[in-house]
Amino acid sequence: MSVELSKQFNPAEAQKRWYTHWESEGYFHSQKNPDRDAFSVVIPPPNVTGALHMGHALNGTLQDILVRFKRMQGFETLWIPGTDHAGIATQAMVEKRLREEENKNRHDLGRDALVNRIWQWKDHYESRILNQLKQIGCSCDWQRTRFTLDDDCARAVRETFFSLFRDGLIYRGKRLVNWDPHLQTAVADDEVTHEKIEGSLWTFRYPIADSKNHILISTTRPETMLGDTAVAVHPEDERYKHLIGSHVILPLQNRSIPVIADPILVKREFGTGAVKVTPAHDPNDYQCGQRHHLPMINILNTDGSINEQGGPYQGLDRYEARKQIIEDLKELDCVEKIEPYETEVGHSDRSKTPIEPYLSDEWFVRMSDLAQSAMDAVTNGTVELFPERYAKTYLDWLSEKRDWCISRHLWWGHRIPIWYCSTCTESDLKKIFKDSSRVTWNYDENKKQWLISSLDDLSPDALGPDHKLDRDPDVLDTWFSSALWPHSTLGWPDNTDDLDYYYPTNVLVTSRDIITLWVARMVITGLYNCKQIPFHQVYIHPKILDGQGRTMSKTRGNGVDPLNIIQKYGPDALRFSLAHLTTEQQDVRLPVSYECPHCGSLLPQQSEHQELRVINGRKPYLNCSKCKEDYQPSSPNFDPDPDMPIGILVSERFELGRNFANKLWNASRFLLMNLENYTPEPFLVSELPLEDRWILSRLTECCHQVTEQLDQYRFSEATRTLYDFTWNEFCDWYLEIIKPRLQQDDQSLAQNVLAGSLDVLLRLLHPFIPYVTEEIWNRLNQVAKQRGLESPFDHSEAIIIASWPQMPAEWRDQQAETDLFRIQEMVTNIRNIRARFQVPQQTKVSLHLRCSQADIPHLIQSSGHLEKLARATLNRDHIGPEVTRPTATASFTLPGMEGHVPLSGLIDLEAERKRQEEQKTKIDARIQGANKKLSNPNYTNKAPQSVVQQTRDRLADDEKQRDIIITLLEQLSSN
RNA sequence: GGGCGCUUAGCUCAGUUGGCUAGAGCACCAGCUCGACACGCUGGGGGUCACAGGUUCAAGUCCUGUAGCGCCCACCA
Repeated sequence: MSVELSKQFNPAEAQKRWYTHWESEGYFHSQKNPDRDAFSVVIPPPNVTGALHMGHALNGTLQDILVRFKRMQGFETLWIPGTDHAGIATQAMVEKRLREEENKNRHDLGRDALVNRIWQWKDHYESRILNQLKQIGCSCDWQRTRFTLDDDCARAVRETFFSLFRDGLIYRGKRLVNWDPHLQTAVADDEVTHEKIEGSLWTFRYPIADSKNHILISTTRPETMLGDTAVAVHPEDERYKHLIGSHVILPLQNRSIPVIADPILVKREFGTGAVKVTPAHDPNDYQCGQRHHLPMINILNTDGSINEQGGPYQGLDRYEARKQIIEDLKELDCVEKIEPYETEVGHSDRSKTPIEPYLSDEWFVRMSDLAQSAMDAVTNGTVELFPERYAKTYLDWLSEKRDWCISRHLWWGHRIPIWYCSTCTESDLKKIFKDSSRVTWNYDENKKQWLISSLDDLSPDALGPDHKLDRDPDVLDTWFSSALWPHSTLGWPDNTDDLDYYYPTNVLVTSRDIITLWVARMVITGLYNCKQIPFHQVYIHPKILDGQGRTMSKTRGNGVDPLNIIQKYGPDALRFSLAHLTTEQQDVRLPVSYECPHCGSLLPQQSEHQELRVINGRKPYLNCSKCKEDYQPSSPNFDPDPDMPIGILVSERFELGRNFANKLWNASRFLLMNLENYTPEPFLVSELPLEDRWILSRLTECCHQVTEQLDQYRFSEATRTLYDFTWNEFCDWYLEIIKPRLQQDDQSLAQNVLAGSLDVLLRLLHPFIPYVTEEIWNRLNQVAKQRGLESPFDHSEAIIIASWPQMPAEWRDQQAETDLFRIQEMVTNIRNIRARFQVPQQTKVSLHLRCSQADIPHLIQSSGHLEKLARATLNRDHIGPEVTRPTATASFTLPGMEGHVPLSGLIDLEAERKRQEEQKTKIDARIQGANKKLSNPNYTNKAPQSVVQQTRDRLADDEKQRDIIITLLEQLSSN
């Protein structure tokens, strides 16, 4: 029986067939199995802000490679999928869409309606994201799919908040936060990016009270002067010493403010050496204000406009107010000078608007002890980072132990489980909640109110008709729920079997930009809630950059949909190519082109293409420069019209993977064509012919290497090992060598070795290219269900559940490798000669081989290989120490061997002579170098013996070759 | 300002503890319809490993400095 395969591998068919098969057979599902060790991974839940891009594809691919590898190794393997509600980001996307499409803001809709909208958005993108993961081939346990805002996560969030609050680790405080006036929420420090802005440095005159003099102050933020409550100078500054303690009149506001001395805030050499102090609107001034107990005047509304403290400027936007204030100060002759000045202004990462330092009520997690515990986990090696250098990022950040601002003024997220009451007493609370362990409270002296946290929602009348109970309107930082992900997905706070069996998870695979935001916080909450780290190892993979070297992101619009790549090259090509690019040091730059759907011509993607947006409801088009037809570009910024042809994004980087999958497909096709009459039979590796012992030796080495490389997260090296073995050794040499044996009557042994080695190779490749390997596996099962190296056995129905190969170390065969290497050298040399003198493909040549007596037998044995691979006939009479060079030959030399190929009529002797001269020059240079080394006693004494010996051996080889060439040259010049 | 990383063939990148006669894919040149594969086969050209010093018998690999690029962190009016 034989199996027919198409000439080219069809990825789409295999994908459709096998993914559903794997899923319906339940291979992805995992549950506690006491007989096996667990291997568990939780996915970094992608934000539901939009579709996945290539960065996610890489993340998913690497996890799936590990998961499939471990599953094959016999672990009870669990990969939990899910998505993140991504508070600010998602709400911002929906609000933006609302504004663009309906010209409404969130207040027009109201809280419930907006949240409903976001749920719809979430449903849409969640299913799209999960589908993308499936297309990539991710073998997640879909029965356990989770969402950071689902009921189980909500319970974990509530429980965590409650105990942190009870333990005094959560508090409310007034803090200067990064206010995003556009989104009207505080954003974390980590969500602020600093951008250089060409601004100005204004120098103003502030009149000194009861004097005709003034003091000069410089600022980059003129409008904040409305909130100035002091002017600071350096205590040692002779220019201003006399003014300390006196007052100046704040222009426009006509407010008297003190001149204070502050050596921390003031740098004498900067500007005029005098600084206006605005404690409510600048982090440094805030610190200064605290030191000097200055009043803090907030001059801004939440939307960034000036409030009632701004007097006549009330209602103006902050930048409008700036202009007006400068004009008015000019009127008052208070402007000394204006200089161009470049400053760094914090921008909200989400909305891209400049943030305002803003005094606001926020909730914080006290980090000191928590951060320390997470630092210890890494310093003592309980949690390992790969590559190691990222431990520094992690530790540096945690060591600052800055309290974590966890409140967000948003509607989309986990609502803060805090209720306020200003009217009740503690005895009221005690009476009502008795000794319930599900409610806890403390008193806020500043605000004169009780802060009550509860595990269960409290109704407004929970304290009876006499007391008003208000719930905090805000929600928690997204990272608060993400931080619980490894244990909340396994059932915490319940003490579940899953938690017991799968926690801590084995490895977290993520990208470096969330080491602090996410990884560190998972360690913190894992240790706090479960008393155990969340994962043993963290693998940090590179980032995918666009053609311009910028990271792919949803807001930038430069994300490439992996489904484009899959459509063009197939999922295996996507995976193999991505893994191939995943080295330890480098980010991955990925230039892409739009492929015209009409004629296939390519348009390289530029920044301008990434910026294409829907304008007035019209979706952008591109016009093909070749066929002049229109098409819509594939873009993360909009969904294409259904009836419009789409130009998908393609990249030649994925041809590597596609070609490789196809190569494997065709090698298998060849092999399957030659398995007619296959009958399984045992054999001994040590008794196999040279080429078999050689390929099994190489395969053994390959297997050991790939296993080790995967254990070390060296994805690129693993793919290179497999690529080189499959293509350069298995296909280029082994398959070519054994072709004649497959034509003979006693083909059975060759068939068995072939089936057994393909079997191993497929299993090694499966984690990387699951579809093509599963497809071939299935066909191989049809003709050779029983197969194996040395002893055949029945193989599993599907490769996904096959066992990871283990090859005995004794199958490494150094002699076979040396012998075969010698044949490869001879073949290459003969081919080179054939190419140089353009010997026609069909023309056979003969080979005269001068070599030692000892080499004769195995060279005779290998003459068939020379015949097959180089079309060179090695006659018994033309081999041995006595062989002389016939006339009109091209020749090659190897250490201890010279080969001559008679080419009368074809050869250009002058070219041959020149060639040999070049060879000699090269070898002479090497000999000279080696002699120089060896005559240096420092070298022979200090270098390791093995290195010195290697030099000596090579020198000896080179000298032998040189002697041969010299003789050759003499002969060449004489005939 | 601090930290991390990068600079190797035309392009995109490998190169693990110093032993290298510096590799791969793509592109390039020449030749191949030889029944697995043109998403292929065979052969070939192409690099003073950013620059300048240093350590060493030996440096792409280690150290110092310079230049450029990228990312992260940071309070400079």
